[in-house]
Amino acid sequence: MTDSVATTARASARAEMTQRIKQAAREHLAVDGANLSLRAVARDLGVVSSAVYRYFASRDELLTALILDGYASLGDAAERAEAAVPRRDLAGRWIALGRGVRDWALANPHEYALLYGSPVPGYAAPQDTVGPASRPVLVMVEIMRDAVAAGVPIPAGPRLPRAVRADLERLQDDPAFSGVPPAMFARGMTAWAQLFGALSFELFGRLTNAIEAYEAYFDYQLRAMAAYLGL
Amino acid sequence: MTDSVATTARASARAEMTQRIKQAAREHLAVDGANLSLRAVARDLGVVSSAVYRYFASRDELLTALILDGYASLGDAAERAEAAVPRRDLAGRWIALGRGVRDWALANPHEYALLYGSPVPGYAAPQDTVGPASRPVLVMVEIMRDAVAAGVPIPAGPRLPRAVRADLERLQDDPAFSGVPPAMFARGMTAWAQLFGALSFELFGRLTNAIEAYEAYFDYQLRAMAAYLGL
DNA sequence: TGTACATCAGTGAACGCGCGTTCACTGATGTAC
DNA sequence: TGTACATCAGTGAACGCGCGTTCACTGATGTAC
Repeated sequence: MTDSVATTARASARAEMTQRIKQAAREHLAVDGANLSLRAVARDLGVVSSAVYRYFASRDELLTALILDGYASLGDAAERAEAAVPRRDLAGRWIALGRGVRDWALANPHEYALLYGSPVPGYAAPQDTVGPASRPVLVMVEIMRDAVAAGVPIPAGPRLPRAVRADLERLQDDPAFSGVPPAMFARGMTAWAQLFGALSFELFGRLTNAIEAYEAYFDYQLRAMAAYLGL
Repeated sequence: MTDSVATTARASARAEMTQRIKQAAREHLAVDGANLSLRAVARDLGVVSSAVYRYFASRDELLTALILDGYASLGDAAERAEAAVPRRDLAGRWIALGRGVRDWALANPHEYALLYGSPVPGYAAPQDTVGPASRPVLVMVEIMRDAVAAGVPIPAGPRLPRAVRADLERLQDDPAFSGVPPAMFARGMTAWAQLFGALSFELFGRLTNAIEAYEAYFDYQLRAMAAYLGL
């Protein structure tokens, strides 16, 4: 028992320091962008730069940890926001999801840029970021699945090109994405791209001099997307 | 005469070297992203790093020049693509515009990232990038203006929030944006954000493992946007 | 419970590198008379 | 047309800085018996 408590002492000190490093690094994203400096992070923690290597084998590994945390944090926020709406209210769920994503992005603009901005030159995201990255999407897939199950009709629109249909049918093999017919899935992906397009425009300053009522404008767009999805 | 020819000799050498520097810098965007190195550019040109200062007062000024060139180049491409379609074919013009933007982005992915990716940390775009940045948008505004003039009805959709309507009405004071009622303008801006959202997803690798038929998928989205705009 | 040993966090110095920018200079090109 | 002067492009050295990563080390914490 003393053993396990003692072990936990060192282990938890380690866990805490790991968190402190990531937190300091997150704060540096604001200054350096993805061009993150290990030495600056160490300096902020009052620790010699080589000490960080006890926790992360390299700068890229630290970046990867930030990205993974980012997706997890956004995934949580998205799920929480969407879960607060009655299951039956499909449009409301979509709008809550969109707002949840936006709120998170406004609260964590530099992490948003890290996840959804231009790729970091010289950094290749390892394969294990793929799963976490899809968590927010899965919230939307769930809404579409429920819509289809409830018999909500898919609005008419341009014919889905054969090659795209094939891609989307292949996607159905993954249980996470199954249960949504290609015609609906195509609309969902479009709405998703639109959501992040709108958000990037807002956060990256492309609306300055045009729109001041950001939130109202974003909401308006979310409602348009809900209509587009037939919710 | 000899004078003017002679002056032109030095001046044109200068102009040419300025172009060579920008070209080398553009090629470096691929490697360094916006984190551009003056010394690396100089090295590529076989010139000592301080020589570059004869042409650009600082690294930021060079970056600004690249950004201005980028908008001009994209503006040209967008205008050229759209101009090739008969004026009467509004949907066709929109689709041509979208394809033109995409073709340019695929041909110049790193410039695209510089213009539409995450903002460069520590770099503030000077005021004179604002005009050039809006050139591509103006092509879309022109299409909307023609649609309104031709009496094309604006599709029904969610009510435009009062504050957003006020923003868009204020925008009408600028002659470049006038002649398009707020309800239409709002849809245009949404389509625009969607266009760049779709493009960023494609270029920044968010569609890998999902869509392979990029071009067909993009075209499909363009058609959906044309319908959304009522074209 | 007490002691000998192993693990681990953090240190400090060092390696080798690249960066933006300044400055006095040389030699070629252009200008004025 | 020819000459004296001014302009300008590019050089090379230097300043002062920051970076990622390695390595042998010390001292504290944990483990096994």
